[in-house]
Amino acid sequence: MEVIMSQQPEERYEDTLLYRIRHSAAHVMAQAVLDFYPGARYTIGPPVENGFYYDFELPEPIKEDDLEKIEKRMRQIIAGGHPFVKKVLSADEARQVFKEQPYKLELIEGLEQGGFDEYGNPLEEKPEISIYQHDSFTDLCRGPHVESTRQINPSAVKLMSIAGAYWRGDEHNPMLTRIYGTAWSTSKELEEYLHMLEEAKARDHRKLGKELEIFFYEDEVGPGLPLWLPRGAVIIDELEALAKEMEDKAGYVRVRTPHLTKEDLFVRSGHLPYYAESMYPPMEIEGIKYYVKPMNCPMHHKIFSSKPRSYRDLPVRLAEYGTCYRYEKSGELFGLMRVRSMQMNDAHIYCSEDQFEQEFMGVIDLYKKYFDLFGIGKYSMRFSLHGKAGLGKKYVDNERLWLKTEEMVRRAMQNGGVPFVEAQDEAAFYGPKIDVQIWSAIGKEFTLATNQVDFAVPERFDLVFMNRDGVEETPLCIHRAPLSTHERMIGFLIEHYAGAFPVWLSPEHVRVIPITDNQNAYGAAIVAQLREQGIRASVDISSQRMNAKIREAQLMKVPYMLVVGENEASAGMVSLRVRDGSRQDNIPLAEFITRARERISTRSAQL
RNA sequence: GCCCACGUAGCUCAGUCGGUAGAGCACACCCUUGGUAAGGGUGUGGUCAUGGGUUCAAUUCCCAUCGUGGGCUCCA
Repeated sequence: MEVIMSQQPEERYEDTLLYRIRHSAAHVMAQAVLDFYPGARYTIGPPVENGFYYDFELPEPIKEDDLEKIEKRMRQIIAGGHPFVKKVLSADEARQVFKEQPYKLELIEGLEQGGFDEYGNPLEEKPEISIYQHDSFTDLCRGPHVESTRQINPSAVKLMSIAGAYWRGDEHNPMLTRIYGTAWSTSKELEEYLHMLEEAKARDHRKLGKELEIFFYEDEVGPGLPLWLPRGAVIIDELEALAKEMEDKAGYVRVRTPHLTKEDLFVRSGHLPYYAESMYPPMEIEGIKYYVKPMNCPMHHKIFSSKPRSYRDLPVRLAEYGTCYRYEKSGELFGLMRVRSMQMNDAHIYCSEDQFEQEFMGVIDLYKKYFDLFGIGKYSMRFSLHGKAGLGKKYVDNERLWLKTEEMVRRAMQNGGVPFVEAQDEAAFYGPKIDVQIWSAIGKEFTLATNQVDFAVPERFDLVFMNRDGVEETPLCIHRAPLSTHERMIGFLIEHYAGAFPVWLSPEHVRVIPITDNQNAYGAAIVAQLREQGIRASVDISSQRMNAKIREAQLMKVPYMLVVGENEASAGMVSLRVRDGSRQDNIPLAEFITRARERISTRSAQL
């Protein structure tokens, strides 16, 4: 299992030639843009993964079609072989250079005070102020750059897209125009990159989800509210069966809770004070406000407190595949990965402090089992901590407990030997968490699974258990969702498997393909036998030729095709064609059933 | 929510520099009954996202709304 962690790579990206090429290409692009839009104000233009961008405030809107001419101008500039010249300046000198560039003046201010670097990141030390100049373009910049524009390969640079971006990433600031570009050492690398993007599109869950009839969206239903088709519902059922099986073994019990709750509950839980932005507005019935739940925890807390608990009862592990609704801004929605209605693989573990480590790591173990099963190798465990500035706003205001629980988590993870990266200001409002970060086919990062500590809410709910000494004690609560939500998990799995699910997860295990209509009845009989054995099967009795039927089954990525013609029917056999193209002709149905049942029951990755 | 782009048949897409639209697949019917990724023919199907405006005339131009996409912000 490959774990992406706080690795010490041989060479930091910042130190590579490619980084300098991209950084320099950003400057060249800025020059080209300024040539076309002399009134433009320019801000920052750093290298990023696979390329670079530059943010501008433009006097007029720019169109995708304009990228071509900018690219052309860039090539001219590159061909000029202009050296990149660095100059260190005083703040006042810098202000003189950029006197007509308000964004640059703001950056100089930050540099002078030592608070921020040119990208707005906080800095420890007061940096030197430098500019880089090439041809007619001068930028406030700490570098590094290539020596000459000639070191940028003009046939390995491409402008990709235009996007909006807030100045300094703050939505209260003006919206700038961002131009993304990509740059490589050779045109071959560029081509490979573009090819990779094409391939990523092919496994995009939004495309495959439609083609494989897993889910869809309907305008009249609403954005972010997916409709699961029968094939998608099968996957959901399989995941739930898996979760139940694993959770049963791990000592969870299942509960069920309503989708709606009175306002008071969410006031008590802290959702309304801290999480209201993500909640749907209330509805009023008989003078009482009700909210659709964004999380299941408050109800689970009520179940915990529904009777007196002894330390002997702990840990109590309440599990529910609860359906939650969150208001996500329209522009944030993304296929199945970011939705407004979601079903969470939720559970709350109530435990004493001395049980915490074991319980917390028990959840991490569960992750690992799932990830092994799915063959998920590329992920990162992110330890999400609170941010001091958010205390009392997005985080429960109790710094002492934040620090204490964060230390508990850190220690548990270290003792368990699980690698992780720490992330400031990413916690839940009620406590720190371990998030499992994954990447969608097109490279967006998402939190898949999550394991969260809650030190705040049990107290708000007066949750207690009687300890050994006969004294009431507040339990800790662990919120966890190893299988994420059905939406995000299945979105991820579609991409992970490129739609070719392992047999157990395949919406259709077997497609029976009669060669002629004469075998339709035989095919139907086989389907009946397969279903009897718990195998999901259907028979294709369309008027198409066998070749077309096979093609269709292949396109739907059905793992097993059973071709039955005259020979099979008369001998009571089947001919197996596996999704990978391999074949076993004229085998007894029972032999196939044994194979299929073995693959399904063991949730095998093998076909 | 913000910036930009897009929205034509169930799906994937052409097209109209303003004169009410076309292909392939899918679907229906007919012919074909065919051994491992598309047999042939005929036909059905669109108020060109929705609502306004300009115009003799709007699917095409303009505005608004809804939705989708690329980003930003935000997140399971």
